[in-house]
Amino acid sequence: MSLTGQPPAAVLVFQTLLQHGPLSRAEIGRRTGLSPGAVTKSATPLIADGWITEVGRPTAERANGRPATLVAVRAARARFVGVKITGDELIGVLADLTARPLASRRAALDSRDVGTVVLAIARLVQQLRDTADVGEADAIHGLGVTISGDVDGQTGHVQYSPFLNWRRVPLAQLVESATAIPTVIENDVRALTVAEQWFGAGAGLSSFALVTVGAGIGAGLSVGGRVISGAHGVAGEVGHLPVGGTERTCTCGNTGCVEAVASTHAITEQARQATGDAELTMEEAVRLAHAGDPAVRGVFTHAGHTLGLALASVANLIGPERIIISGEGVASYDLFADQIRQTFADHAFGAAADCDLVVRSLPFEEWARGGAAVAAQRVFAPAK
Amino acid sequence: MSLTGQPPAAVLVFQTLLQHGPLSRAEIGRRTGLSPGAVTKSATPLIADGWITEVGRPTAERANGRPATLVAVRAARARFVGVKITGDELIGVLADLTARPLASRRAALDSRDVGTVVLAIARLVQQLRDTADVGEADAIHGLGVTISGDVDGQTGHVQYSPFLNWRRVPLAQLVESATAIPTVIENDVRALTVAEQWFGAGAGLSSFALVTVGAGIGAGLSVGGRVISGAHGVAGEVGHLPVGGTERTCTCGNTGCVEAVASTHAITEQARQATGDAELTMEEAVRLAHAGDPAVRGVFTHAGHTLGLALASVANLIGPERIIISGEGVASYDLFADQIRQTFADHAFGAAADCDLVVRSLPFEEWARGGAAVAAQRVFAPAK
DNA sequence: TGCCTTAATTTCCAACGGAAATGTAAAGTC
DNA sequence: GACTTTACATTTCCGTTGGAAATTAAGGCA
Repeated sequence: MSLTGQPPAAVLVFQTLLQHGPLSRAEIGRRTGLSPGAVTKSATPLIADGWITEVGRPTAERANGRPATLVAVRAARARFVGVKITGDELIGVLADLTARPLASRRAALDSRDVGTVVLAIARLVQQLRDTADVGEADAIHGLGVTISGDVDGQTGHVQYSPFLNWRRVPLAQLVESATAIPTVIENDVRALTVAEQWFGAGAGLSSFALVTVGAGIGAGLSVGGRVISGAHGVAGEVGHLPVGGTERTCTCGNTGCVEAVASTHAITEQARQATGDAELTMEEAVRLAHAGDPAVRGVFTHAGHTLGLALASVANLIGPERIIISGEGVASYDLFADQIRQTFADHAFGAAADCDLVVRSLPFEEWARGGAAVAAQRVFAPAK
Repeated sequence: MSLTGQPPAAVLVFQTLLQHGPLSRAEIGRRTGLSPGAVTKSATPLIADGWITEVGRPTAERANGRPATLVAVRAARARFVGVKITGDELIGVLADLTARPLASRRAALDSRDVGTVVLAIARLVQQLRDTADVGEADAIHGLGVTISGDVDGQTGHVQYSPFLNWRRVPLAQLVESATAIPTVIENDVRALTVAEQWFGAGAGLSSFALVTVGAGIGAGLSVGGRVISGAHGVAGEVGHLPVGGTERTCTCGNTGCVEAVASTHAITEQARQATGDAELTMEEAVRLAHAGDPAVRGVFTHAGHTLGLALASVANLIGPERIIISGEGVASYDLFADQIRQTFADHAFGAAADCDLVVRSLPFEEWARGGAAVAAQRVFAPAK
């Protein structure tokens, strides 16, 4: 029912196809270092089990020799559900083996009680399951639930969730009981990072950071093909890097946190102070800034500067190949893009400045997709 | 001549013994997950080749059963030379397989010309070789040269060394020609981190950071048993984290760098400003601070605060199990220890504050030892 | 049609490591 | 003191894995 039990070479072949799309067997051998014979031997049972399939010939005609046959992952072979829990709603997606969304659905949460949330998850999963109940892949192979906070994926416990005020909740087990689907849980940012690592802007990179800017500011760090978890479950806390000066106080009690300057909430609040309008919304602030209001523009510039410092910190410490910037805040990205890049270029040390900065708008459905990716990982990346 | 060619299980057995001292075969099996039979089979040729040896019985008497036989790495099996290049001298050590120093020696550098330095290295190596030329291990198995700056260990090139003003120097090849010893080069901080990872305060940890405070401020990061190199060769640049406010300008041109506040040079300069004594030395500043001079104490406190912010940044991003603080600055560590810990505790987010802070005075000989460790790695950690 | 080239498969085989039986060396027991 | 128990260590046997190399396949080209 999964790749577990397949020899390492077969897993390698499958992962290579996942990350690098259709390839010929010969090309797989070159990329993985496996001998041609080993590739054929690994691929045969994978094809027999429907995990991969032949998909024709390469388009680019080459001069001579026997033409290659491309093989690719058969995405329909397995389906997964990913669910992201926020403070007031659930976002769920039904996705295939490559975490491509097939359907998505939201559900409001009227209570943050554990039992209620678990039931709501079970209902949402059932609805998604009904949405597309055709074809061979009848069953859902796995469910990945993601949530912000301190999550221990090994034991399946949510150690602490600030938004829901949960502590030591054995969520994986509870959801698995309620849905009868093998369930994994993971921190939401790490799950999103896993999705990008396998199927997104991080595929094939030796290291990258995924920074999310929104109500909170966080990051997932992928180094050498693994997403860093932190020895104590905490890592990638970009939002609490102390680079922001002493003017504003963060929810964590400190001054200087990036989050205290550049989160959507912080920007709104500063725009209110700048304009004197205590009712100003984020949207209005964006409009004012676009219209050229110098005070509001200054707020965005300052936020951009602080984010630039945070990204430079990441680059100086980790030296990632790429930093992906995403989040709700990206909607108004044009307002601080220049400042981010300028400050980043100034403060990234030496060759760390060669780090590639890309922007990707990742809506909440993408976050739920992260859950599906984590669940799918159980199939193709056994026992790490 | 090395462990290359040995099966993976043998390498694993050897590495386990390197990191965790004498163990019984049964215990090795438990720790590595190998079957008892595999451990015996791996250990036999290692013993025959003199890499490991039986060292008697465990002291703690257990109730019953056949007593275990401990095996341990035979450190004398191979010898390495490590050399650290600074702006004005070479520090060299002769070390055994566990990077334990057998002899050490320094040599002044009167020129920073590449050819001159290479010759000086060759002379230093020859002197160390003569120092202890007895016993079976006649030859030096490897040489590790370390230097601060951008070093590409793969190609053996020093891409850029600020202190020596070198660019794209194929140092490994030059030194290897001059000494006829297999040579590897590595960034000095990363080499020190490798030494700590295998033989020091980082042995067996899932992740740790080694922060060095001195003329410069840097760090090596070890995650999952690998020292992070950065996609562009830059990583661990703690010294240029922008957490230090806007008062002082760094050599890199920016304000806010940790190095601009907390390097020995920066502390001396600030102490001079504080006292009005333009000739004040670091030693005098330390003395004044110990005597209670409030202005000078303030300088140390501020430096400690800035270092604390830097360590908190490392903890928030990586979440290491431990942070090792070292460097010349550690001599006066008592002056800012409290402030470092206080600021770290304040700004480390959530469980990141559980990170263990330890102080280790690592003199320059230890840095040279790092070179030996990197060279030794070639023997016991093949082809990563 | 034969030849060349590259892809893919097949065959053969060495080695790696697990399972389990066997051997070994102590303590405990009556 | 013989016997049992216990845990360490070794040996034997065997399934699996993946590489080497020979073989087959499928096209272009002269």
